[in-house]
Amino acid sequence: MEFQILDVDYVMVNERPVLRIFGKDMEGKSVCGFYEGFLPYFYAASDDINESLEGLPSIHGVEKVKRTLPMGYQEPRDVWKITLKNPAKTVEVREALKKKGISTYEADILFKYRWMNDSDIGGMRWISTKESNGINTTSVSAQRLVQMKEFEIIDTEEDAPLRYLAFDIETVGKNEGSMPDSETDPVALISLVFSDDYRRTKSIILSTRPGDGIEALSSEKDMLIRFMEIINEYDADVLTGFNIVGYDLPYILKRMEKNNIRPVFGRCKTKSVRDDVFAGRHKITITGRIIADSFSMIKKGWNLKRYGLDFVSKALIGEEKKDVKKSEIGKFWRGSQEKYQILADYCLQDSILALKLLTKLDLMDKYIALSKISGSLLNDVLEGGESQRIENYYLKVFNKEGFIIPSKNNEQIAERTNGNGDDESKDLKGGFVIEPKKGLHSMVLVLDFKSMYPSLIRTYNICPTTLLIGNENVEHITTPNGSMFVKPGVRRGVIPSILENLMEERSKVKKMVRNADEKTRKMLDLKQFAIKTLANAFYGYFGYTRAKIYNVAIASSVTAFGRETIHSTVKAMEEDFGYEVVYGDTDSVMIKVPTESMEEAEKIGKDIGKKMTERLPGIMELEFEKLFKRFLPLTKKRYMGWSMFRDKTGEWKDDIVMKGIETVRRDWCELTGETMKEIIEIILKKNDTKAAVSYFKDVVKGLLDGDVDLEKLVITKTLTRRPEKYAGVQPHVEVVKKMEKRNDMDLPGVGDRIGYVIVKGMELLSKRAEDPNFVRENGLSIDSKYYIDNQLLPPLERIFTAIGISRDELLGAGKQMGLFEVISNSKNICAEPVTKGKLSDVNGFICMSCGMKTARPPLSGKCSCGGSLKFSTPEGPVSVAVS
DNA sequence: TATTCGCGGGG
DNA sequence: GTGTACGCGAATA
Repeated sequence: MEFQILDVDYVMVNERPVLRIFGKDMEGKSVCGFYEGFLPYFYAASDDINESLEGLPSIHGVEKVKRTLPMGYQEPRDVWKITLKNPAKTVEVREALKKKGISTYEADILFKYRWMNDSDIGGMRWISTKESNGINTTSVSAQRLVQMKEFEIIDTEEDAPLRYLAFDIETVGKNEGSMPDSETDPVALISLVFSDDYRRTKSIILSTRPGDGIEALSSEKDMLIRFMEIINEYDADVLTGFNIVGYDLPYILKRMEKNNIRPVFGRCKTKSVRDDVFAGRHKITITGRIIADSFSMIKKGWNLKRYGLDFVSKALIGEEKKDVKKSEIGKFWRGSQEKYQILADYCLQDSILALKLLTKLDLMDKYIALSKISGSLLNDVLEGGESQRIENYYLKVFNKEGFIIPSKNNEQIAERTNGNGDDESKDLKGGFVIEPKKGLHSMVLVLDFKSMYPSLIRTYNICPTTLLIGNENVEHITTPNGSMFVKPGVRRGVIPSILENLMEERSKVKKMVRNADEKTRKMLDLKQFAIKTLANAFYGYFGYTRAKIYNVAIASSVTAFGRETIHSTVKAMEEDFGYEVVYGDTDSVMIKVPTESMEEAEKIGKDIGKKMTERLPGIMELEFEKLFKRFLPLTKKRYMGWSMFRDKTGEWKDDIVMKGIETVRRDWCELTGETMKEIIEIILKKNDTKAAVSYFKDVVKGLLDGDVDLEKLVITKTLTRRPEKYAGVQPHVEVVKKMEKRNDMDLPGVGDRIGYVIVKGMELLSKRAEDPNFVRENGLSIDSKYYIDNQLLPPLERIFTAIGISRDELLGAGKQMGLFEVISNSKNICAEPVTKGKLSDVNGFICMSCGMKTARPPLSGKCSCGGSLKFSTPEGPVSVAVS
């Protein structure tokens, strides 16, 4: 039989560990495989061990073996391999040895991962094993049980069909206006939605209050028991919902505890579902099932203004959500039958939306691909934690090559994190950022280094196992920051060889993408993305303070080589190739090319990439990435560009690219983002400074005249506590206070989002916040000055400054000079007879070398790039004479 | 210019 | 479970 691995754990049977592999077969049946005979082990470095182990529990055997320690280039040495009977005793043995000053290795590898790594098994991979009869257990709920004596890994990219269950709860607080407390307030409603029909139904609503389409239970306790029963009977593979890890599951588990119910709804009938709270975060463990929270996946994958279910559904899958005000759930729960039905419907809707988000956006695919590539179980990949993924991955490779890795040292980590001791992490310098050349540039090529950091690691053989610690007399290279690594001839680093394999695998996959059908292409694309993600994470790992192998020498060697590489590239671009570098960051350079043709620019880009690559060391490769038809840097790390690139069919496509410039921020009103987007578009695509300024002025005029749609001026914030409980003065809180004083209908409560606008007046800003409805009904005027100064100007001034427009010009402060006056007032410039157009057609100045347009010429009479200026008219540039 | 504070999602 | 470890903008020193 064959099945795909969803989860792994172990149980002790007759004082011996039995591994349990939970999975699914191709027909969609749940499977549990049992594997016996594998024992936990770890290593210790010490002259003698037997004496130290005396009196310690669970020791099965001790063996002297040869292994290589990974920190610094060194020869294999004798270490003790200590095998235990019970994985759970490892901590006790490890700590006892540590107390005696004995270092341990790999004494913190989870038993399931120890087995998986030794057996070459990873999450979401397939296993093939012989069918077996007579499994003697009632402790596992799965459709097929199998005793795995021998097994093998099947190499396939296929996925078994998974069964999803989405759920959502409604809870009601005893005291109005505060969040329900799981200590005291019961669960009111639970909705469950199934991807596959469950007893010929798509969904179920549970409650203690009867209603249409509601399965009524006599108590909260019965309802919670029924909830478990449904999950177990339906046998869900994936549990989903919106913020279930942060809210619903912890709440349900607490209520089960209060009702004396053991929470057993995993695929193990004896292990309870656990909720461990760490650093204010919940970690839920449900044996054999996957927890996939739509909320956290969307938060990680999308940059949105807000992440509430209503907003997210609307933005990502176009589903409008009928909303019940959070603060009024109590009213609906206790209200008329009609009101109650609305609440039940609302509860159901939330489950439906959470499931739809998962399926319509294919949220699982990325994580499944990452699980397959990294070897970590799907649940662990979903939870995040890149370093865990990396450690798990390299452990396997290190072990195969005879290396063992140290156990995590919490004391050292604590020292690193709170910066005591010699905090080396401060010495870790990042990539080099080139000071951007001011102004709007045309025809800018972006060249970047293909996987720069992984390539540097490979090129210079950078690895903990090749780092020279003493002054050893072996062939080595010295990095720009003074570290030394042995040459590959002496020893090939493990990390470089891992990266070589990953990068080769990736280019193989990328080649396959080209002639694959739609479905395979999608899968392969996810695979190559997962490989890239994994490969790119290695560099950061060594500079991460909590890493088991934390080494600043390694991390800074990589960035030092990176800076050296970019420096030499810039120099080559300017001195040898003769192009102007306008910007660059870490692994990219942007250069200006003297052509208007995209084809020609592309040709130049590819050519430079090739020529530069030839003179770069090792496998370093500079490649043409894309063309910015227009490029406007604001500052380091902040720029925008109108990008041109070819799609898969070779057609030119365009796109506006923004780095470090936000148009969505939760404290900005809609008008801000909208105006920014429009102005950026005008500047980049039309290259028309005047039009951008006039667009801005129109928006300002609209504000002054009160012509802007009120909706676009609304700023929203959540009321997190009762208004009187706020210490400072905050606009949204002041609005609620006013509404309470006025006795408005639909008073907002704690947890509701408050939308407000700022109106004219003499008081403090926060006091001038008002409810938009009130503003509309009473014809109040909005404070246009506030919107101009606080909403529009801060982001837009930066953009206008970059194209040479000052704040005064934008706001039309003082007397606006006409172009004619500018010209006649300027000492350096006089106009030649205009032949092509009338002077009144002149709409600014244009630089003949960089193409930048300005409303007024700088006093020097030259563009900031040094190029000469001409009048810009609809007919084209007209000469300006400089006297 | 650096450091602490508060909040998001959920009812 | 042989564990784990938010992130960012605003307010404040």
